[in-house]
Amino acid sequence: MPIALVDCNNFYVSCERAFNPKLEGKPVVVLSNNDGCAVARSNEVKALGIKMGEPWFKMEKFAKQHGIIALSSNYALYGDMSARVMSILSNFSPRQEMYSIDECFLDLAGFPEESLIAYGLTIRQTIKRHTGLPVCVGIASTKTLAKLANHCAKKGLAGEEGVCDFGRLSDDELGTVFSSLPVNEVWGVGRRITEKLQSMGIHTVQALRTSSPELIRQRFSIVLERTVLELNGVSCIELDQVGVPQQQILVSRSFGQTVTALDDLMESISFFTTRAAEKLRRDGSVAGNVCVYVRTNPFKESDPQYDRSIVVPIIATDDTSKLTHAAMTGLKAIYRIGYQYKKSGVMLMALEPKGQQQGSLFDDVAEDGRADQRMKVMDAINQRMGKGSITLASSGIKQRWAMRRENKSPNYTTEWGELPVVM
DNA sequence: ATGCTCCTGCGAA
DNA sequence: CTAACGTTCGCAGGAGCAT
Repeated sequence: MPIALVDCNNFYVSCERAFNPKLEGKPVVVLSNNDGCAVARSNEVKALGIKMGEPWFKMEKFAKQHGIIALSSNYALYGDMSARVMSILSNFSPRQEMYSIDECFLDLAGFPEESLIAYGLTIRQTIKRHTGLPVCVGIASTKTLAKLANHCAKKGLAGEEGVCDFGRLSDDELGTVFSSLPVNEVWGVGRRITEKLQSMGIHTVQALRTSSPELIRQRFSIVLERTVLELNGVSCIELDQVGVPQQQILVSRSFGQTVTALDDLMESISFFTTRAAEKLRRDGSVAGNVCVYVRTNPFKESDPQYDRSIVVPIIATDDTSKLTHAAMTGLKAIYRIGYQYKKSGVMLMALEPKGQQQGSLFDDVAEDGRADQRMKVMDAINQRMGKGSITLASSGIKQRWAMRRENKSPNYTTEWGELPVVM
């Protein structure tokens, strides 16, 4: 039962290029929030040796010497482009899992196996024509193998023109490919597990694939055991269908500059709670816990460090006011004077579908109905007029904690006002 | 012993 | 001029608690 993994190449950079062709062929990086570190690199930048996650301040000098163009991230643009890609892909399979902003699994069960490569090429061309974005397609019998096939398609290791189907390779050919791949290329094998595997003499994908699942389970976990099975074509990781509501919702951000006052933290927490509550209502869920956390800058070791979180249980709700009130209670409990705070966040937990909670003797049903109406109006206005048009007063207007984004591209696809004027 | 909730570690993009 | 290092999600497994 073949599965395809479609992955956009250098997604954020490609989105920027789709609207600004002058960036084509040039070295381009996209930076994380606060222009902190590299989160997307064009091939030219990768060739210059810039690593994923490298902090901007460390590479700035080098970057300027080599004419690297650095852009702040523009999530409104990437999110919109992602939605277009996913929508197009939905035409290519009855079952689709949107795995991340730039990746999508497609269930190709029942499709003629000998023509899957051609099908992959069609997917590539269609996405390119309709969005301008380059994608690669990996095809194999399990999700883990499809990820690996996609990697091969990107590197041109097997297959051609951005499509690789492991189902078309012989056992010998597969063995050769797997022996050439370092074990850390496997989905689920990160830094820590790579180190431990290497100390056991397992350096390549082939070595992991041929090791004993029982031993791996003993020394590591059931997760890595499943990975070994998946590498052998035994499907253990199901396709997650769309529309499954999230189990937790997190909104957090580092600040553009540090803050010390409770007031500033309250503003940020209020703002984050509002964003989180919007997501919650979009999912049709309610939250039974609000977790708040604040922390100083761990990289500034000379400063006194503080890092705390607290969970505030509430009667499950999706009402921004109630969630914010709970968040404020939590914040006041963990706030300590005298620290340079760099980041805060709000997590909504114990989520469940709305209308399925235990009732309580003291529920005010009429008030709940009025609150629902208020929230609907708030969401509608914010959707129509742009995020943050209406917020609770506690979100504040000083926003000393706001992000730095010094070189953001226009919101080409979501804000009329930001379209460049052509004379 | 068993089952729960909470918290931490890990990995992914 | 200087200092400057992301965000969001899920899973597993251990700790701690109650039964």
